[in-house]
Amino acid sequence: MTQKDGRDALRESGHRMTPQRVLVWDVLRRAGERHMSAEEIFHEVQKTLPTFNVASVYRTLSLLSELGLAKETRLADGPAVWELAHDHRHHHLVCRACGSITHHEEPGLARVALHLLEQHGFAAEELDLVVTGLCHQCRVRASA
Amino acid sequence: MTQKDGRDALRESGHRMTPQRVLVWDVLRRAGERHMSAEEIFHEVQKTLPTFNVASVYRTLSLLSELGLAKETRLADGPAVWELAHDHRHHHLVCRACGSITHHEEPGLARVALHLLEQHGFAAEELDLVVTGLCHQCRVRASA
DNA sequence: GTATATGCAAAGTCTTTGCATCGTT
DNA sequence: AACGATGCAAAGACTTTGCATATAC
Repeated sequence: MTQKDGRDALRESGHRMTPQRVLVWDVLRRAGERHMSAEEIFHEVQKTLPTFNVASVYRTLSLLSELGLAKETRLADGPAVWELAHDHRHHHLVCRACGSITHHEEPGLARVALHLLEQHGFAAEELDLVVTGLCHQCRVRASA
Repeated sequence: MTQKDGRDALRESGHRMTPQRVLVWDVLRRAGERHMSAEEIFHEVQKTLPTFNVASVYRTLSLLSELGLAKETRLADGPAVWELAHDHRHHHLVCRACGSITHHEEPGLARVALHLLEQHGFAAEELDLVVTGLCHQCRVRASA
């Protein structure tokens, strides 16, 4: 997903290309795999655009979400975190020691979806798996 | 998990047995598979104990959670929902049409946990899978 | 020029906390 | 009697909304 794609999607859906929207998009793109809360995005964009407002972060994120360009994830407590939409299914590994959030692809989830449809008539549209535990680094650190 | 178990766990952990705690426990027990928000629990208990307060719901739920007797789940937007702890792993199927929340046992998740540990060194302690989609009834209704 | 987006501030939702009082042990 | 739990109200964290102004088209 490139920056151009984001602009195109905005234009094609009849929405205006404001500096605010472009900046939020850029921040998320630079974040890569990192997940950002609305407030983190706000602070980052504000460096460039001092009058920028939190309300605009939320409005922009909702819009990107509706367009399928960004995705919100609620991990345990605290604010929701955001990332640009990926093509591939992935789930989140949250380390309870260092707080790191990593992605992990899991082809097995597709099988779960199929099973739910065939055996239980439930048409899964979204599967969110959040795994909490100890990441490799923290396990090594703990046993040292 | 019986009501007696709940009382025992409270006593053994050195906590007091108040009517409030017993009532919250009873409400959750009667709820069975149904998931209740703090406010729903509050209203239910208040029928019996008019001076009952929301703060006590949250305090009681935190306590039950610490004792491993109840479990909180955050499903999309809105308040967290609670249920008594189960022995078996299960995930949640949320129907976006009727809002129903059902449980589903999934032995496959244990395999995912093993895979994460062996291949990625991540020691999974909790796996929360939330599946959003259309339940059987709503699919039938939609296609009718 | 016009409709949409922004900034600001206020309100809304859900949850937690401080403190005096009450009740279990 | 002592300490923990409750009720109440106030505050806290996160997010949404109303409205006047600004701006992309």
